[in-house]
Order: sequence, then C-alpha cells, then structure tokens
Amino acid sequence: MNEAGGRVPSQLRKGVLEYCVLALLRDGPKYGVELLGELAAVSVMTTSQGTIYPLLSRLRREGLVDTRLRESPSGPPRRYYTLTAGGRAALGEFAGVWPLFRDAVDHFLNHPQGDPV
Amino acid sequence: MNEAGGRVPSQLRKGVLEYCVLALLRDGPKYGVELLGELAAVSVMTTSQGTIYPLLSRLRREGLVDTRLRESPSGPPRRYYTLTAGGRAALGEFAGVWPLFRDAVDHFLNHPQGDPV
DNA sequence: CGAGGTACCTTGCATGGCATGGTACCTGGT
DNA sequence: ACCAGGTACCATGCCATGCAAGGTACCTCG
Repeated sequence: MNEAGGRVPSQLRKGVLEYCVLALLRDGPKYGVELLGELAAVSVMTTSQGTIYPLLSRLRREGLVDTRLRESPSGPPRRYYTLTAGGRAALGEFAGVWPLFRDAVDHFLNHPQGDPV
Repeated sequence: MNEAGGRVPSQLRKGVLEYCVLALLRDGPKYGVELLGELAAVSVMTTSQGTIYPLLSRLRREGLVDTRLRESPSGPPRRYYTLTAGGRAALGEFAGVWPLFRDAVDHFLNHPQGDPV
C-alpha cells in the first residue's frame, strides 16, 4: 500500500498511467527510471519499477513505442523509449476521451441535491 | 468491448465508478437499475448490471451503504441503497484525491515540450 | 396461465497496478 | 584483484475491479 495517498490512487491509475507515459514520451526519448522520476514529480502518480517495466513491455509489444539501448555516462546501459505513429494515435484517442470522462466525474462529485445539469 | 467508447473508458472507470455511485446516493436512496440509468445519462459512464450489482454488494459488505427492500408500484421489489457515515467518509476522501489526480493527468496531457509547471 | 417487462444476482474472465525478488553494469575504496 | 553500493533492467505472482453471459423471481396484461 502506498502511504502517500492510500488505496484510492492505485485504482485510479489503472488505464491512465499508460497514457501519462505516452504523453511524457512526446518530449523525446526517455528511459525507465527517468519516467519513474517524472511521474513521481506529481506525487499522486508516484509508482514503482514493478509497475513501469511491465507497462513499457506491453507498450512495446503493442507497437506504441520503439526502443533503443544506449550507454549511460555512469552505470548500466539504458533502454530509451520513443513514440511510434501508433503511440501518437493512441495518445490522441485518449486525449479525446479523457475530458469527457474527467467532466463526468466532476459532474457526479459536484452536483448536490438534484441541481439541474 | 463497449462500442460507445471502446477500450479506453472501460479501464478509466476502474476505481471511479464506485465513487460516482456513492455520489449519486447523496441525493437520497436509489436502487440498482435507477443508478444504471443515472450513470448512463453521462454516456462515458454507461455500464451494465454485471458491473453494478457486484459493486453494490461490495459497498454493502464494506459498510459504505445500507440497503432496504421496498415494493415497487409495478414489478418486483427494489433494493434501495443509502449512504452510511462510512460511505460519506469514503466519498469525502475520494473528493480530496480526485482533483489532484485529475490535474495530474491534465498536466501530463497538456504540457508540450518542457513547459514549466 | 403464458408472454413480456422489470429487477436482482452470480460466475468466470481480462486487464492492469503492485510487491517482491533477481540479474547485470559500472565506479570507487582497500 | 576484489567487494560494496548505486544504477538500471526485467519477471513472477497476487489482487482489485469492470464486464459479458446467464440465471431467477416478481408483477401485469391478454
């Protein structure tokens, strides 16, 4: 259990983390641990290696990212992930659905006692 | 696969539907099919009986809702669900986390090429 | 008394986050 | 030469939860 947020965010991240990663890759190639850091910069998105690596493998298997192994200035080689055309398309699809979903949740949360929509 | 939205919304709903239901119950007791209808009023939240009934059973088991069987004016009796204090607390906790989560996703989606936060 | 509508519920599966544990590379100290 | 510690990658197994499919029961109407 994640102490910084508890049980709720873990379920929330389901199906969203994937697209946050794709979004981060718009800015250029990134490697696993780097992505972990950028996600954790927004604390509610903090996750672990046990989440990110299976996720990245899946993205690769589905052709949404390409990978390239590169030497590190200090440490073991890093696997850099780059968006493919398919990845860009998937991200675009999500960007279309997300606002609808977000507003729906806001709607349910913020309209007390039979407020008109 | 849900034709009205595809694979994305189904994963998005995970862990959120529960709180949308709790939010709907703030307005007073509701029964299963009624909740289905109110969720479907926002199309991205459309779901099925196979989702809602296990969910409601779980909420009851966890003490977030109370239930009461009542006769229907026409048809079989309906099981009405009411928020408990625990349910209200869970909803409040979610209402605290959700904006953080929502803004985080917006952040990742909307900040191109190294925009400062 | 059967057909159709309403309503409840269960079973089994698929998805995806997570804890845990393991491997390998590189550097720096002794 | 060797080992400790940091960095980085990856796999296994579990659990929560949405969903399709299928089942039961109540009520009304012809």
